Amino acid sequence: MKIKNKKELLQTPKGMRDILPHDLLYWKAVETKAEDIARSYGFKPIRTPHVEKAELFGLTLGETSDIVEKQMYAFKTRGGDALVLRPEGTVPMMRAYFEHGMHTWPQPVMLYYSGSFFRHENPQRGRWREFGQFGVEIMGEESGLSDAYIIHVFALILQELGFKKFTVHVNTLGDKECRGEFRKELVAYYRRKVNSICRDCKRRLKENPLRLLDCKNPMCVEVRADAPQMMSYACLSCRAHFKLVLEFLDDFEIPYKIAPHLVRGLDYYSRTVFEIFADADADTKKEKADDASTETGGEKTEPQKEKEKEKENAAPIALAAGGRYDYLAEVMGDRKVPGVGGALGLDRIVDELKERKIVPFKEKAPAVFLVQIGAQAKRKSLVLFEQLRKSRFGVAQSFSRDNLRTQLDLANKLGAAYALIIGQKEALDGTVIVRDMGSGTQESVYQKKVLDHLKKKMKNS
RNA sequence: GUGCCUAUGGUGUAAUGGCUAGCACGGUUCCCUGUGGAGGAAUCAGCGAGGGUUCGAAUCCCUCUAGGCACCCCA
Repeated sequence: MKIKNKKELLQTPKGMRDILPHDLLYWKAVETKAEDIARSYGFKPIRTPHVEKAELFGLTLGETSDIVEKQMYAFKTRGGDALVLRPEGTVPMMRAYFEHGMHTWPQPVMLYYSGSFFRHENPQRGRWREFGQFGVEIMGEESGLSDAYIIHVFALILQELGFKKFTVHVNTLGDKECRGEFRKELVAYYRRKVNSICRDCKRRLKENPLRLLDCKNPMCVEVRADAPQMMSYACLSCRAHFKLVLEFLDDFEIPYKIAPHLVRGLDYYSRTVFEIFADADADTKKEKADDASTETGGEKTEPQKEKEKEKENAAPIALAAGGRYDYLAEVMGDRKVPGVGGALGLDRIVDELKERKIVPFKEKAPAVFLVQIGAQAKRKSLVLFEQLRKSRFGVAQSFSRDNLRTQLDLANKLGAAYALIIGQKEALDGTVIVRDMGSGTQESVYQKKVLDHLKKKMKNS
C-alpha cells in the first residue's frame, strides 16, 4: 500500500472518524445521562481492555460466524499472541466475571460500560468501524425481571434524553431444546418452499436458518407469513419466562411490540431478545413539511432532493439492542451463569438527537470575560482569573490578545454577562472596570472587592 | 466482499468544454493598544489522485482513492 498523496495521509482510516468538539458535547451528554441512570438502578461501572485474545471470540461467537471470520481487527503481537480489537461488549464482561471470580460477589452482578468497539465492515448509515456503545449487563440472574429491568433502563435513558416516542421490539428465542425443535420445523418448512425464496435465503437455510425470518425480499416475506413461529414451539418454562418479561414491561409502561421475526444468529442467545427503535418524531415531520411548503418548488438542486429522499426512505435504525445469553458462560467456563444485557449505540443516538434537533446539554456562556491590556494588567487579571474560577464563576479570557475591541468582541460572541477590564491605569490603582455586556453600563470597582460585587450582581439579575 | 450514487477553500455552494474558478459563512489582521454587537478594507484557503480525449477539461472517458446509501452481516 502506497500513500499516493499527502491528503490521503491526513485522513482517518475508513470507517473511523474524529469526534469534534461540538459533537463530543452530545456524546458526553448521552454518556452522562446513561451513566446516571444506570448508577441509580444499581449498576456499577467496569472498564475492560480494548484488546482481547482472539480465541475468546472464536470460542464464544462461533469460529464460522461472520464476525469471527471477516469482521474482527486481528493482529499478532511480537511475542506471537493472536489478539483482536473487541468487537462487542458482552463476551469481555463474562470473561471478567470468570477472571475475577464474580460468582463470589453478591448476585446478580450488575455492570455498565461505555467505550469503543471495532468491526471491520463496510461503513454505512449509523455503522462505523469504530463505534461507541454504552452497555449494561445483569449476570447471575435468570428471572425475566432482569430482562425487563434492562429494557426499562434503556427506555428511560432514551426518554430522558428527549426521545418522545420509541418502540421496543421484543421476542423470545426459547432455550436449547425448544429452539432446536423450532429450528427443525422451520428448516423443514423452508425446504418445501425452497423454490420461492431468494438466493441469500437458500444459503441461510443451510448456514443460519433463524435468519430466514428477517429477510426483506418481498418473495421471502410472503413465504414467511405461514412459517412456523417460535411462540408455538416455546416450552412451558420459556413461555412463562417471556410472559413474565412482558408483564414487567407492562408494569414499567414501556411501549413494546412482539416481533416474532426478530432473531439472533448466535447459539449462545436464549429466550429474550430486543431492539429499541425511535419512532419518527411528530415535530421533525412537521418541520419537514414546513420546509417543503416554503420551498416554492424547483429551487432545490437534484443532489439535495436525492439526499432528502434517502433520509426519508431510510429504514429505522435500532438505537439499542440486546438479549439474554444463558449459554454464554458454559462455553467459556465451568459454571452456569445466566445473564441478560444490551447496549446503546452511541453514534446512532447522537445522530438521531441532531436529526431531531434535540440538544441534550446546555452551552454555558461564561459569566465573566477578562479583558486586559498590557503586560502588567495581564498578570493582575491572571490572579483574578484564579480567584473567579475558585469561586465557581464561569470565566473566559483571551490572554494572547492585546486589542481591546477584539477582546470585547470575543466576550460578546461567547455571550459573557460581564467583562472585567484591566488596563494600565487599573493595574496601577488596583481597580477593575466591570462592564455589563447587556446594557453597556460600567463601573469602577477595587480589584479586592470585585468578587463580592459580582456575586451581588449575579444574585440580583 | 457486491451493487448504485457522489467528490469544488475549514463549512455550505456556483460555473452551455472556453476569461484570473465566483458567492456566502468562517479564520486572521487592520481601519481602532482604552470600549463589543454595525460597517469597511486586506488577507488565508479549493477543483480527491493519476491517466486519457481535446486547440482548450472543474465539466467528457478510464483507473485508483475516499465518502454516502443499500445488499451481506449485525455479536
